[in-house]
Amino acid sequence: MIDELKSFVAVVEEASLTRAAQKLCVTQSAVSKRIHRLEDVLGAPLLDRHSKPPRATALAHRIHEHAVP
Amino acid sequence: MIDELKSFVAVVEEASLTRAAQKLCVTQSAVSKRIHRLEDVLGAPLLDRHSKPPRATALAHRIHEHAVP
DNA sequence: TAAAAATACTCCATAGGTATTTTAT
DNA sequence: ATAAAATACCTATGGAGTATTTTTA
Repeated sequence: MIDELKSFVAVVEEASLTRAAQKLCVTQSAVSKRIHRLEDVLGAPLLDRHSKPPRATALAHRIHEHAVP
Repeated sequence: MIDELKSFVAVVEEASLTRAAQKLCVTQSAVSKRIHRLEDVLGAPLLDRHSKPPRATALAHRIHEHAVP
C-alpha cells in the first residue's frame, strides 16, 4: 500500500489527481485507482467527489496529519 | 516483502524450507522462491547451500536478530 | 539411494497505461 | 463547453502451485 499512501498524500497536498499524477510520474488513471483502492481498504471515502476538484474528507485530513508529521 | 521476511524468519527458526513451508501453509517451492527474492534484494546469500539442510549465513543471523527482538 | 531444495512450467491476480466517458463548473 | 476524474479495456508482471530435476549426505 506504500504507493497508494504516497499517492494519497500527493493528492491531498496538490488538491488534484492530475497534478499528483504528474508529480509522481504516473498517469491520472493510476492515481485515481490507487485512491479508490485505499478507500476500499478503509471502507470510507477520502475524497468528496461532489466538488471539483474533489475535496479531501475530514478522515483524509486526519490520516494526512499522521502520515506527514 | 512482508511475506518474504516472515518466510525468512520461519526458515531460520525451523532450519528447513520444508518445515517452514508447512508452518506457513504454503508450498516448499513458494518458500524457496521467497528466500531467493530476499537474497536478490539484499544482493547477498542468506543460506549456505553447500550443506543440507542449508545453514543460515552470518548475515542471516544478524538480520534475524533485528527482525525478531 | 533418500531427503530436501531448486526449477520449469502454467495459471491467476493485480497494477498500470491508453482511450474514452462522465461530471462539476 | 471545458477541464478534471472515472472507467472500460488491454497488457505486462509477479507470485504461487504442481511436477520434476538436482544435489547433499
